[in-house]
Amino acid sequence: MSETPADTPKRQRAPSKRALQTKARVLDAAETVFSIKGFDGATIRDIAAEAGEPVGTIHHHGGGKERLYHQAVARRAGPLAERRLAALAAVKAAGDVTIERVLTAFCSPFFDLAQEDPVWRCYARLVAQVSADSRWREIRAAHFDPAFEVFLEELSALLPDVPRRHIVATFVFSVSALLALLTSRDRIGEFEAGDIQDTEDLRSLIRFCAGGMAAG
Amino acid sequence: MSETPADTPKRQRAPSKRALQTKARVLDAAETVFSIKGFDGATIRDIAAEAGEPVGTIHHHGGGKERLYHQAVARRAGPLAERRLAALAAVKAAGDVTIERVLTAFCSPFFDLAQEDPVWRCYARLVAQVSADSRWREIRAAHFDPAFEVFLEELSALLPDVPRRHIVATFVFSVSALLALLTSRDRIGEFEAGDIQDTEDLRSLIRFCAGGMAAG
DNA sequence: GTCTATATGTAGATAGAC
DNA sequence: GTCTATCTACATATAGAC
Repeated sequence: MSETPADTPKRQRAPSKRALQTKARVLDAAETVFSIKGFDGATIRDIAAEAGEPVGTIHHHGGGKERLYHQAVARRAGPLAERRLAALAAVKAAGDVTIERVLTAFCSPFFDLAQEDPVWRCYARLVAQVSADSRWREIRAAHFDPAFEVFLEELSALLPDVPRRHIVATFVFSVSALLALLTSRDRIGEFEAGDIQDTEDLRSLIRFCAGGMAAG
Repeated sequence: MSETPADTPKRQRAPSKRALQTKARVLDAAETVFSIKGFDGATIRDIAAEAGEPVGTIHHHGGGKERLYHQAVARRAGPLAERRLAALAAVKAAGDVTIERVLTAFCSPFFDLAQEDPVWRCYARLVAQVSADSRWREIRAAHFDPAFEVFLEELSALLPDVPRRHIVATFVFSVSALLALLTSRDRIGEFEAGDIQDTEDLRSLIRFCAGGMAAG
C-alpha cells in the first residue's frame, strides 16, 4: 500500500508542529486532572485550566470527554507494554528464568519509569482507575490484557503442576499490589513514616509476589 | 453523665419506626448506587430512584451527598472490624498463632460476609473506593486504620527480625489483594473462565499473602 | 487552528405544601 | 416525616467569529 493521501482521506493535511504541541499539552493536562479527580470528578474546564487553553480547544483535540480519557490511557500503554516485554525477553535470553525474574520484568519497568518521571506516577493512578472500574473493561482488554497473557503463559510454564486458576489469581493479586505501591506513595507511610526508600519497597513487592506465587 | 434529654438537645424525639425503615432504605440505596457509580458518578436522583423515595427524602435523611457517603461507609465498618478482631482473638485463644492464621482472621470475615449476603460485596466496592482515593483519607483513618494497627502489631510480633517497613508494605499489598478478590469477581474470570469457586480463591489469597510475607 | 459565546441539560440543594 | 416544585450553578457540547 502506498502512502497516498487516499490512506487518510478524512485528514487533508498533516497537523502543524504548533498543533501537535497543543494536542500534547491537552493530553498532559487530561492525564493529570483525570488521574487526580477521576473521570466523573474531572471537568473539561479543569483540564482547560490545567492546559492553559480555552475550553473549545480541549474539545477540538480531545473529541469529547470520553474519547479524551481513552486517548490519555492509550498514549502510554504501548511504550509500557514494550518495556515489559523487552525485560521479559532479556530474562529469557539470559537463560535462568525464575518466577522472581519474570515478576521483576513485569513490575520494574513501570516502577522505574515512575521513579524517573512523575508523569508516570500520574499515569499509574489512571491505570489503577481503569483496573478498578468495570466501566473501562474494553480499555483494559485493548491495551493491557495482551501483555498480561504473555506473562501468564510464562508463569504457567514455570509452574506446570499448579492449577491455572491459582496462577491467574495470584497474578491478579500481584498486579493489584504493584498498583497499590505505585499509587499510594503515602499509604505505606501512613503506618510507618520514614525516608522514602521506594527502591526498598520494590524489593518488598517482588519478594512478596514471588514468595506468594511459589507458596502455591 | 446521665441520659437526660440534655445529652441530645437537638433531637427532640426518637425517630419513629417508619422513619427508621425509610432511613435504612435510603442508606441501602446509597450504598448500592455509590458502589457502582462512585461518589462523583452517582447522583442524588439515582439514589432516590433506587430507594423508591422522592429526592427531598434523600436529603432529609442523608444530610447532603457527602454526609450520605460517609454514613454509608461508616455503617458496616464497625461490625466488620468486630468480626476481624473476634477472629484474631479466637486464633490467639487457640494458642498456635501463625502468619497464615492471622491473615485468615483478617481476610475471612469480609470474604464470608460477601459470600453470605451480596450487600457485603457491594460494600467491598465502596471500601475499595475509599482505599484508593486520597480524598477519603479521613474516613480510612477513622473507620479502618485502628483494626489495621492491631493486625500490624500481631504480625510484627511474629516477625521480630523483619523491618517494620517491610511488614507494613506487605500488609498493604495483602489488603489490596483482598479487595481485588472481593471487587472483581470477573477480573480473574477474564483470563480463566470456569466454575466460580470463590472459596478456592480465598485459599489462593491466604497462601499468597502468607507465603509472600514469610518470604521476607 | 484557535478562541468566544452560547445552547441545552442536569446537578445539588431547599422552601413550603401536605 | 414525606413529597412537590423550584432555585441556582455548572456540566458538556457546539456554532461561528477570528
